[in-house]
Amino acid sequence: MHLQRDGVLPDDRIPDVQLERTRSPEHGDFASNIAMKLAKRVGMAPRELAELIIERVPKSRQVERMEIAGPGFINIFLQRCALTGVIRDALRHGDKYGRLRRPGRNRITVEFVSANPTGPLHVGHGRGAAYGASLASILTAAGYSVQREYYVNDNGRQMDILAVCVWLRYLELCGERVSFPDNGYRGDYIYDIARIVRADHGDKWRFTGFDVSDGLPPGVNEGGDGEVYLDALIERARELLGDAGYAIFFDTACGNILDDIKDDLADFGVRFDTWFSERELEQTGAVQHAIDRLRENGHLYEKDGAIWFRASDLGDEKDRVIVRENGRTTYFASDIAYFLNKLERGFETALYVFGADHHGYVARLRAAALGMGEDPDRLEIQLVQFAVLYRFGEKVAMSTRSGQFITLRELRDEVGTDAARFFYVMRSHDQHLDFDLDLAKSRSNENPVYYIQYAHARICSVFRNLEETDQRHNREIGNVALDLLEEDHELALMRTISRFPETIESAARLRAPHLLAHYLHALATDLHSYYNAHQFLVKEENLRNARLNLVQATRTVLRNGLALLGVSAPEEM
RNA sequence: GCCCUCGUAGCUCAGUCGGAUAGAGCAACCGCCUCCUAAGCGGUAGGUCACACGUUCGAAUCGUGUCGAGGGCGCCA
Repeated sequence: MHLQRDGVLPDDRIPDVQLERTRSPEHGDFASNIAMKLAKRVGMAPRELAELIIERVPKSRQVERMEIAGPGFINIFLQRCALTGVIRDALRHGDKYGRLRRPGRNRITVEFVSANPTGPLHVGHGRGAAYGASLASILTAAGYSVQREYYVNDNGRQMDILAVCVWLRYLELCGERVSFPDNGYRGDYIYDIARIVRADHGDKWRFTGFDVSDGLPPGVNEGGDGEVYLDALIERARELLGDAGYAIFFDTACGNILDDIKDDLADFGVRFDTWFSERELEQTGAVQHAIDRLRENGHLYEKDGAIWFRASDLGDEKDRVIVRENGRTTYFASDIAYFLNKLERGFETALYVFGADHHGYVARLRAAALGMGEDPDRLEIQLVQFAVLYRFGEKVAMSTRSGQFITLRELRDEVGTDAARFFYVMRSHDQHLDFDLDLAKSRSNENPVYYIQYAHARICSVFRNLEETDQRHNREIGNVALDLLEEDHELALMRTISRFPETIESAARLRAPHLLAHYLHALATDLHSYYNAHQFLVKEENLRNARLNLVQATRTVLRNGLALLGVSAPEEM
């Protein structure tokens, strides 16, 4: 500002200037590229301008010195007191350390998993679950008001197929010979549900194999169109069972699978605030409400007996059917209604976590937001790339209907919740994830989660050992003596601790929990190095307490960070 | 064909708003427990950031093109 007044710098706003963390301590704590950015406009050499800037920057007690380096960076070295302050902060705030106060932050709803209740969750769902849960926790820590929601798809054709498959298995259990379609749900859990129906209702819904299949078109087993066959089978089931009987198979299947999913997620440390039913959406008139909105805005037209949404005018690649020729609304109509419903429930931002196979939704939903006259920036979609499983070095093929899949539950049993949660989010979510089952099962030390947990356990162990002596940890003495911490390992550890709040901020802003995972690994590395290089429980009281304060602050950050990722922080290993 | 996400060490991956000598883990090699947990630490070696051109003080990062990988393109859900 002073330089602007003196006419050295132009009056207009200074653009694009950065003050950032340095990569190496020899460049100080922070660095600015301001001189290089402005040098050309001012007609000076960058280093020359940097010198002028340093002269004019007001002195601060936190800053030890500033240096000019390289092509014209201004490196800023902080006083040690600026660093030791983070230890006091961490100890004072405890399990709240890292939570950011950002009063202006929005209410945000995060929808994730939302798997159809047609079978148990598999390892592909696991990644979305781990990512969504961690992201929601991080957003909460960053000051957002977060709601976690699961969209229960209890209304579609897939659910009808499921109900029919349960019925067929039920008939088998009754002793009927029925042909089971290869493109149906073939998992063993279908028998389990059929057994429940049979236990409750006996043979009440029993029909002969002939009644079931008489007059139906050839199925996929006979070389026919499998989907046509399934639709015919659904119709046959409705005829034979009637509304009440059909509902028993449908509701038993949906209810049991959903309960199973809920238990599974709870055991995985994944919690939801709302389970939102698609059926409810339709029954409350929300779908009609959204369609009306599009019609009012002039985005609908009729063609071939169906009602279309002119999405191609709003950035989508083609127009979309909203109401089919047969009068039923499409799945897309429900999606639109659901989005509008989220906004009307008072969320400024609706964040969707989708599998990468849903990326076609992005343009479509955005077009819908525009068509309804809503701000499309309130819609945010994060795509999670697939986790590809490897067993014996080969890709494992997976398909829900065939019943050939590794369930999330199996994965948890094999590698543990902690390892699974961490493993899923340690890579960027927009990156494909190779999940080596054999490696994960081998319980080897290669999983970095153990490395981080071990750092935490080691610190706990230090405090246990302290208790066995006559010495006690005195936090006040330690806080006064923090200036005694001048070893390189100690300074490095403090620098890393001080990055925790900004790591949460970055992870929240970029929707990137993996940044936190990497941060925790770096913190554990600093701790392990320090542990090996120096003894904490030294005789000298002041130094001992200062070091204990430092490692306790480290433990706090490890624990808080792991909690955000849904990973436990064991006290001993 | 069109669209999306990508291509970084032998393998799996980080690399934030364009910044200084591109970093971890695993695998390989050499060391470190009389000492708070060796699930640890220190060191060595390993790179044409797929390729080409462009933008600029400066490109792994931005733009265009080529090659390669995975995915998506229904009046299915």
